[in-house]
Amino acid sequence: MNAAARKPDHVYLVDGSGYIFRAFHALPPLTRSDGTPVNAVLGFCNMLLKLIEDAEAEYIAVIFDAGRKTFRNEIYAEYKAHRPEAPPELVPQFALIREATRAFNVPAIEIQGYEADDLIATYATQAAAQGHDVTIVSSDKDLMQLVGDRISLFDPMKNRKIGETEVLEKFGVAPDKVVDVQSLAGDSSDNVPGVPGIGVKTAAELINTYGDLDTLLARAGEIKQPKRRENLLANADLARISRDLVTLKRDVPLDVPLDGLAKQGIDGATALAFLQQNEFRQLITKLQARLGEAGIKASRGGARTENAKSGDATVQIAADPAAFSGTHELVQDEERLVAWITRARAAGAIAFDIETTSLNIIEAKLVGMSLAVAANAACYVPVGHEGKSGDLLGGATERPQQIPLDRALALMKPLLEDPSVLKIGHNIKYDLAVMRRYGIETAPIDDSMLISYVLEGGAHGHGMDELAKLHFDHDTIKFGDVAGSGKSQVTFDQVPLDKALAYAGEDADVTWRLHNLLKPRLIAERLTTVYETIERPLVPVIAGMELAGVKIDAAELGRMSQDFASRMADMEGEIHDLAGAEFNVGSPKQLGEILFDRLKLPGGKKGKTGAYSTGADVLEELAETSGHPLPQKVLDWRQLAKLKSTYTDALPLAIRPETGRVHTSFALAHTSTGRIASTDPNLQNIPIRTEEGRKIRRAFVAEPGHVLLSVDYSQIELRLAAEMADIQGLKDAFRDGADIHAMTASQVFGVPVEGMDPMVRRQAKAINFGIIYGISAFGLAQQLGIPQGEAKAYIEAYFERYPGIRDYMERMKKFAREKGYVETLFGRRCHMPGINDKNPARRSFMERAAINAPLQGTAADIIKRAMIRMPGALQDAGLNGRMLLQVHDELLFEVPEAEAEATGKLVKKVMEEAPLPARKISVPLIAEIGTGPNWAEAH
DNA sequence: GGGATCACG
DNA sequence: GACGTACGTGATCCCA
Repeated sequence: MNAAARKPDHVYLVDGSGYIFRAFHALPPLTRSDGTPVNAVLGFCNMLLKLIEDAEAEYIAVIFDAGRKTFRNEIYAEYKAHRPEAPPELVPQFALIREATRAFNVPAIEIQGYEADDLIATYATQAAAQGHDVTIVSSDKDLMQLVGDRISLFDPMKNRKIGETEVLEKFGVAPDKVVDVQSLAGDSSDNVPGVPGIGVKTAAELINTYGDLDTLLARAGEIKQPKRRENLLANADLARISRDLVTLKRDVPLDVPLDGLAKQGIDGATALAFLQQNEFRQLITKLQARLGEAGIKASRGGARTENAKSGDATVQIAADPAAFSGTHELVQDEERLVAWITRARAAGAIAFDIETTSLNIIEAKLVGMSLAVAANAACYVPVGHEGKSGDLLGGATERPQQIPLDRALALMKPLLEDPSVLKIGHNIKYDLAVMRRYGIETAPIDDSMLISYVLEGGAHGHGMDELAKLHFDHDTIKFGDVAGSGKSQVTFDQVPLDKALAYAGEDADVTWRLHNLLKPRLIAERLTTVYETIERPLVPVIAGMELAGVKIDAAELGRMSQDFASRMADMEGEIHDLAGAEFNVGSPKQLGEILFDRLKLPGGKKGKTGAYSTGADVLEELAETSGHPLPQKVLDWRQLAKLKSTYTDALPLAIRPETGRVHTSFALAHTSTGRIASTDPNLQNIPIRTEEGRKIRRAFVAEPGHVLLSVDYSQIELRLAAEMADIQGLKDAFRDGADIHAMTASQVFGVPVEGMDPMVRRQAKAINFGIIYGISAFGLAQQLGIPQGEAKAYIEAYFERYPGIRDYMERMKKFAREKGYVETLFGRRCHMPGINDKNPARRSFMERAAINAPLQGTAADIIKRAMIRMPGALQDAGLNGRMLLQVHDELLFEVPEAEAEATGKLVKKVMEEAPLPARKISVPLIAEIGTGPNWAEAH
């Protein structure tokens, strides 16, 4: 992964002693019912809880002074000698604040003989040296000398950060000179003597003039003002002693190493017990809400042992939300299910997950449902588990006790459809689709997978197993662990209840935790809009498309398969004759040996594997140059082999008998740019470019009385390039509805559009595509089959004519380098791990991706916006068509014949206006309509 | 299970 | 100038 780009860890060091004094004076008096004053303790608890919850802290500790005598008293007996005794109302609060610290599971650090400031200095110095960021929670001026690049202070009373600027304001010098100023000015409250007659102002002036204390003292004789000169000369030693007093010790031998300050989860029971003891009612309510709803943010893998006190009736919190207890409830009767549903309603949100017999939403039979209402608070409701059928040796088991399916669904339906209860899933599209088949419309929803995708798309995968490992360092139970793998794998209805409970309960538990961890980040990282206006509303729409499926003429595909088979057999015969040997034409390795070893055609090795490269480009080159007929024959054979194995053979097998249609699955959180991907089967790569392949589209048909309607964006990415790179010439051309490639040719090569050589236009077209891909001379040369130098000249000419495009490319690269991601017009972030890779090949690869991603990603955002509006738009217009497929810039519908024209116009309008009202694009977006009895004719 | 190949936008 | 190249996907096949 990308260690270099990772955010540094953050260390929070709370100055406990400093805090208590200031809080005591700042807050109104407050006592608990036994008379113990607790105002400073309450302030402290508020501050600490806020810190634990809000701060992205990996390390937290509270540091205290231990006793009054320190090594400074040996240097100067009078140090802090005139401190008055602490007010009596403050005294008992010292111990309580230490207790509070421990109750929140934060280390309380103190060492005899050292002040808190010295410990803070030592930890801060070590942490900064390790590359961590440090925030010292204190406003003590004595700590300001520590401020630097990685270290800052935070004033908890004024809610204000104290960085280098603020230090400069206060002392008139940079943090590294604060000690020098303090040595001269002294400090009456600490009884640091300093030099008489010199205050902070004068001290700063002197230090700024002479650089540092030693230089100043050495050259004190040069000072013009007689009084100041004499004082300095007479009290040089006093200044040096003062320096020793104010200089914080950064090498205190620590009892607890920095690692020991790693943030732990709050133990709900312990913390609540402390708050109750001190009667902090508001805090109790707040903490209970937090724990009940979520559990405090999970610590990084922090496993702990503390248990809830069983005697405390008011505290019913899972012992440690940060650790996975794995104790979930198996719900086998209606009473218990009702109890959980009640709990769910009270919580207002549940993590929800279903177990089924298949990943295919049409085939899947419901086996069980799990839900979680808090961390470590999940249940599993089996509804479709079968007993084992046994074998020749017996071993058959009874069907386990379960709530009947229809009863469970009847109880769950009101909850799943309750608008006041949020249903959180991880890839909830699946659960939503299957539940819809059972007559339940799950809403409202949240999806932890999509939240993760919006936050960190492109940085890593977003499967639950991967995220649990990443965020909680937790190894989830894998499907194979409970259902077996390979030949012995069984469907989930065959899994014993104990294993099913552990697996399904964990799924809901992890989903809850992920949501709890990631959802707040959407707001903090300004990604809520992308999630709420694009990703989340798309879920039910895509589910509808998957459930709808598309009709395929299996008989037609079968005939094509037979045709392909016989033609391939003929070709194989010819190929073997030409080669003079029998070999597997489908084996690139054997083919390479035939072509280059046996027939001695010109060409070379390539690739790490040492095998000959026999890709289409190589064979095409060979067919032209060698004059041998074999390469072309192989190319023809390969085309048929591809079409047969991937399409004409495979697609009929994908037809679901339940519906007689093919139902793809769209992956919503898979691509680095925001596009969706189609799998099982992939219906986004159905052939079209060759006539032979195009025939396969004829097998995608409409139901009787219906037609297929295809509407696709024309040149959307190039239009977006014109818009986002602000290329006036391109924008004008699009506005005029001109032939964009001819226009580019004219602009770049200076030839008139009238009577243009088609070759020139083709080259311009390749350049236009190159723009979208992050153009390189090599790539363009390869594409056009021209020398690299010539390609380079074209690109130069293009940049010359349209400087905006070069600016855009540089801007994207810079943005990506600095932020680690690039953005679409709608605010989606496409992460680019490796953009700063030291390997130039990998780096340039990511740079081209950084140039392409905003264009491809913005186009993806736009079509998604159109798709979200489509069902409502159709319904409002009283149209009965259904959206079936999305192919990146195309939407395919199945519509009643009589509605084809009206639907086409509506869809076109929705697609063209999709950016509005969020973004107004100055280049017109054009969508083109096609209809027909099959996809080939509709497109 | 990884690499090569090729289907799409 | 290094490095190895157009951007983004998924399915199928071969072969270790």
